[in-house]
Amino acid sequence: MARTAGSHSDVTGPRVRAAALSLFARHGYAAVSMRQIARDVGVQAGALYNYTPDKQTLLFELMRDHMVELLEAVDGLPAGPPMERLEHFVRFHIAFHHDRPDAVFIAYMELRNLDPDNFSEIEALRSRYEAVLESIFSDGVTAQAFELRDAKVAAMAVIAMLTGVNTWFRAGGRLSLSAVQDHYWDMVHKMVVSAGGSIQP
Amino acid sequence: MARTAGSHSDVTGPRVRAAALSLFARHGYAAVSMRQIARDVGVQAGALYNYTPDKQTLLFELMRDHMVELLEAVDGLPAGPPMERLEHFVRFHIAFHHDRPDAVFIAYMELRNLDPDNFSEIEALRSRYEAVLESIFSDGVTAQAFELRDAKVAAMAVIAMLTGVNTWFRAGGRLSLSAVQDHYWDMVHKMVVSAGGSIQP
DNA sequence: GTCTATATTCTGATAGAC
DNA sequence: GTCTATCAGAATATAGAC
Repeated sequence: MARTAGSHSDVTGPRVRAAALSLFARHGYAAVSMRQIARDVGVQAGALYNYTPDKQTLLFELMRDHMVELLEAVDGLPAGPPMERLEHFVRFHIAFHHDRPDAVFIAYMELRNLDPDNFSEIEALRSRYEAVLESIFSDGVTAQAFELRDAKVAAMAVIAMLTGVNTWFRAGGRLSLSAVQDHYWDMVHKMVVSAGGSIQP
Repeated sequence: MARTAGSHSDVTGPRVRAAALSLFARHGYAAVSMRQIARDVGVQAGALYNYTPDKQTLLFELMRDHMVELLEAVDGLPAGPPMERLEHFVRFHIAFHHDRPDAVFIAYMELRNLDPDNFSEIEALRSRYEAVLESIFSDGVTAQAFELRDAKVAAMAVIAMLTGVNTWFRAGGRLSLSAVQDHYWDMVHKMVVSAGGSIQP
């Protein structure tokens, strides 16, 4: 209670970020004005500058926070043999991205609107995420659990494939999310084993 | 010879489209001004309106032309048994998209900047392309050449995976384009056959 | 912390001379 | 077909009152 007339820094800040996230995802960073964000939040445009030095920083922090959260989550996945880690990764990636469609969209679509320094920082975070999957693949090849021509290419292929779920899947449609996870895991699983079955000759 | 001072409709028009394609891909439709396009072409902003009624139509026609060209090309792929058609599709998709990175980028990223009617038309073209791959999968399942849980899901997964090549592959790097085509075909091939090998029991 | 007011610049699009 | 000039409005960001 005690909602005074002029002191909302703790609540307005998150509302600014939420409005920016939604608007950037729907219309694109360049197409969204600070006035639109302010209107969504319910303040005047000038007030936004209490929460961000400028529009560019607002975009950058949304992307960085998303990538950091993604990395923390993937680092929390359980250890185990490569095949189990791969299955966890596949199911995790689909679920995590499904829960944050706006942030995912922005993280992939607005890279070109980042200033060079900001771009480098986001790209470094993305590379760290890709490296997680790549090392699952490398470990699996080393352990002779996987048969793969190129761990790097496979990592890029699988991440693109999994992220693509967000472009077509809608809850309440023909398939449940867990059915989609099952289908994708089936495809990825087959992709990493020999077409002839188990690996030992 | 005979380059008169004020008559370039046949050459300026394509230059306008080429400049718009490049600028939209690099900075995004909303972030690019008609004046920037004009500067690239070497004319004044007003002159652009001899070639397009407005900026929106310019974007729409770039996307439509790309999708039509894609559909014509995929329709020209040779017939044959499902496994051969699938291999042709995989190699074709990678090569075709590699040759047109700007158009591909725009076709995937600027959908949200299309007016509703234009959006519907582009979406219909995209669905027709996805249906080509989906029917290869359906035919393969019917012919018992493929083992797949869901032809629709597999089509979306494979298209996303293949299109993703454009985000990381650069000619002159570690891999040649044809090596990439080989790797992706290997992965897709394994994805559609039983993990236990050939399908007959 | 939010407001109003404003500076400065840029936007898409049009009119009319040549 | 291209130009210059311009309209009408919107943009980011800042200054200063409250």
